[in-house]
Amino acid sequence: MDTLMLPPRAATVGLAVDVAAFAMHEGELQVLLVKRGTRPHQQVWALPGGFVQEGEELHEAALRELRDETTLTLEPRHLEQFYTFGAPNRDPRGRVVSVAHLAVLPHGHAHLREERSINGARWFPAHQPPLLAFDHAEILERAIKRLQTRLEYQGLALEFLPDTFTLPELQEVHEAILSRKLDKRNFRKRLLSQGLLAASGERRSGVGRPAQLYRRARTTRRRVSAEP
Amino acid sequence: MDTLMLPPRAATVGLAVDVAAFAMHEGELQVLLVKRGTRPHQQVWALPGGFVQEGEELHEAALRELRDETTLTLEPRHLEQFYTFGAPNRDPRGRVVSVAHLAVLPHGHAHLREERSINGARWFPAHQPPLLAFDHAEILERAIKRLQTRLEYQGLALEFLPDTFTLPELQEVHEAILSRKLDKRNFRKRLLSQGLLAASGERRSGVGRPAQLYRRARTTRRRVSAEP
DNA sequence: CCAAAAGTGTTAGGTCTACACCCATGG
DNA sequence: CCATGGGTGTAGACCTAACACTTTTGG
Repeated sequence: MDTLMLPPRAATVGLAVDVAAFAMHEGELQVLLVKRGTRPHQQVWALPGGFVQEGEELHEAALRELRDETTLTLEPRHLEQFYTFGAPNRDPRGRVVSVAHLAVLPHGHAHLREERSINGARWFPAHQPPLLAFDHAEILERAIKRLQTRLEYQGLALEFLPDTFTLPELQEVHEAILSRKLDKRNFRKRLLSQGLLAASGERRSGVGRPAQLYRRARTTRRRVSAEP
Repeated sequence: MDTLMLPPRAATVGLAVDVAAFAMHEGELQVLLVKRGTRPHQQVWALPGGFVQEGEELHEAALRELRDETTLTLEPRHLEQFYTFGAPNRDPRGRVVSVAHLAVLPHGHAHLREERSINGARWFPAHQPPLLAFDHAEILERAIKRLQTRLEYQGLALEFLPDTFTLPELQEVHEAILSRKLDKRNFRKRLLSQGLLAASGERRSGVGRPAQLYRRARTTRRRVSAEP
């Protein structure tokens, strides 16, 4: 495969993927970051990512980087490419083009094998990230925008929650992603009328009145996704 | 810039852009294709595209390929990246990743310096393309889907038309892109209430009753775009 | 005066928003 | 019994879809 002959003026580029991986924690949208161990931007926080390997699909590379760099114990529930960043000087080492991906991890953040793992992977509030390496602040910003527009379609919000969950929990996910409060009654009406949820009969014990538990409905997808 | 040191297993890739450039012609959505002059897929129709050059932005590369391969005389009115195709075997020459772009060209197709120009650029019905090289059929399909979802936002449909146009013409653009008929009265109500159009007083002569001419309203963008 | 295309309103149904009180449980 | 959080309905505004006839021009 290194027989690829490029035309004379074509750029020699590195092909990378970066992953903005989101999860909910304590009512807040969080994003997974790693502390860079090598130059450039050594010791600066960055989105997990790296170079695509030979024969590897882009989404496979995204999955691999997510697993390797973060010692995640769970597979992402959703993974999609959302934009490609290719400004000539975005990486001081040379031309590196990054296909940015958006991932959703379910159920809080008990996913790192150890808190503040050895490779320095940690969750941060997605809306107030620390200083980020390269153009990762811009990538994160666009990932959040995409997440917001994707919320409506399909049941993407469900991917943030465990198999069973309560409506207040689901509403919390929406609110954290959109950064605004929603009306409880309208939210319930809308969600229940979509037919994506099935009551699972049981109730969860807590501080106040127990909430009805729901799970994904079997096959009844009422709304159709807009784009792959 | 060729000092870029890649890690051991990183793939050597060619970075390309491909452009699905659309225009209206005789009430039909058309796409610009070029006949490939070199192997692989020699003599097969393909989207205009090619390798990104050193120091070149992705969208600049898309513009350059569009101009060079098609001898276009007009600048596109809209150009956006919409998806990156990177399957390992999509190009038999080796690993080539293509950042696909969507372009809109205004006003019919009097744009090629000559019909069936020397480099074999020609317009085809976008919904019934000929056999296409590489994975360009898939790229085109997704470009059309994106075009459809983008129609609502902003005044993308306006970009297909000259400076002044009639409402029936604008409706024809919408219908051609969506592949379905729209209700005339509802269409007018909706478009006029958006405040994107300004009547330009004049009238165009034709077969039946002359139509009111419109142009883009100055600053009054009511709806906001979803994504850059 | 005829053919061709432009233009014009109303109604019904559905969707969205705002808004305040009662209920079930644990301590 | 009280604190905590879960659960419920309605009215007005707005948007959407369906639907048929009249107007203006050129030939």
